[in-house]
Parts: sequence; C-alpha cells; structure tokens
Amino acid sequence: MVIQENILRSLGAATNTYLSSDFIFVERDTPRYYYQIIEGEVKLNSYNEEGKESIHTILSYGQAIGEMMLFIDNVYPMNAVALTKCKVLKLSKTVFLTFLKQHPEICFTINKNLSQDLYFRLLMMQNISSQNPAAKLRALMDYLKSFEEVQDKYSFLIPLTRKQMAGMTGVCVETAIRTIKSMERDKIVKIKDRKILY
DNA sequence: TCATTAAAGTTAT
DNA sequence: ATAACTTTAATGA
Repeated sequence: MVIQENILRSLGAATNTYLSSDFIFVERDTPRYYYQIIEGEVKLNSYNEEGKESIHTILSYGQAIGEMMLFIDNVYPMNAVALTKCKVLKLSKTVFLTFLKQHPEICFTINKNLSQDLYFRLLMMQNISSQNPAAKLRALMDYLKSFEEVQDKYSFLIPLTRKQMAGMTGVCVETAIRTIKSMERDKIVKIKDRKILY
C-alpha cells in the first residue's frame, strides 16, 4: 500500500465507489485528486487513431491511480476505468502535496512507486520496439512475476485475460493466443484450464 | 510474420 | 440470455 488508509482519511479523503466499467477520470480531465484503491481493479488505457485500445497498466489494492499527473501541470493523457466494482480513496491534490512536503518518508514511497513504473515502461519499450510478440509477452509476464515471492517455473498464474495481455503489449488477441500456444510447446508456459502458468 | 476479418465455441454475468 | 472472451482459419500487407 502506498499510503496508510487511516492517514488518508484523517486528511479528509473521501471513499468513492465505482461499478465495473465506470470512469474514475478520462483523457483531458485536469488532475485534481490523489486516488488510491481500497478494493477492486482499475485499468489505465487510451485509444489510438484507429480506435484500438492500449492498456497501460492494471492497478489493484493499495495502488495509486495516475499519481504522476499530480506533480506536473498537464491534463490526463489516459482514462482510468474500473474493471470490477471498486472503492477508491480520493484526496484533494493540494492537501496531498502539502502533506508530502511534511512527510519525506512517504514522499520516498511515492518515488519508489513512480520509479517502478518507469522501470517497467522502459523494459516494455525496449521489447515493444523489438517487434517480436513472444519477447513482448515475455517482458510483460516477467514484470508481473517479479512481484511474486515464489519464482519457481510455472508457479505464477497470469492474472490477465489474453485480450488484456494483447492490449498491454500492442499485439492483436489472435497473435497473443497463438504466441502463447507456441510458448507452451517450447515449455516456456503451461496452460491449465485456459489459465497461463509462468 | 503478423494484422484483420469472420465465424464458432466457451465462460462469465 | 447475453455479453465478453477464446480459438481457429482464411486472406492480405
């Protein structure tokens, strides 16, 4: 968790409830709040000229939503959409920033999270330009698995649908499916009841 | 080789 | 039931 729930509450954060597919904010909104998930999953996405969805990340319990936008003066370049029913703490940007100035240790945590995100983006960027679907999907799976304690082969159940994986790597669903199958043949992943084990 | 289109099967709501 | 997701196959860049 980024910031302790009771701390956010004591600063006056409100709890907001969203239903699946509700927008928490949309592209071109002005960032005015710090958001932190208490329950449910949220995706950050945007659409290219042809209308194809690109999923930037999927966030869940304890994670902040688009907090990078609170430190710069720009409108959101992406949407935040609830994937499930969600509860989100919402704290005014000004209160949040003032609080951070007084609490370097929490500032440090925010830094760590932003860095983690940048790191992932760099890894994905390298592999996305590599043009090889298998490399892209593997970069994604490596990233997701990196947060697990157990690092055994096939111990990690990918918590994404194939469609989501495709959306995050920029390949089409069909290619994601075929690539994952060939990875199964190559013993890179195992598939059990359609679930991908890596 | 991969995206796209279409069609059909499967799962989740 | 109906929508959302998965899979296969054909075609074209």
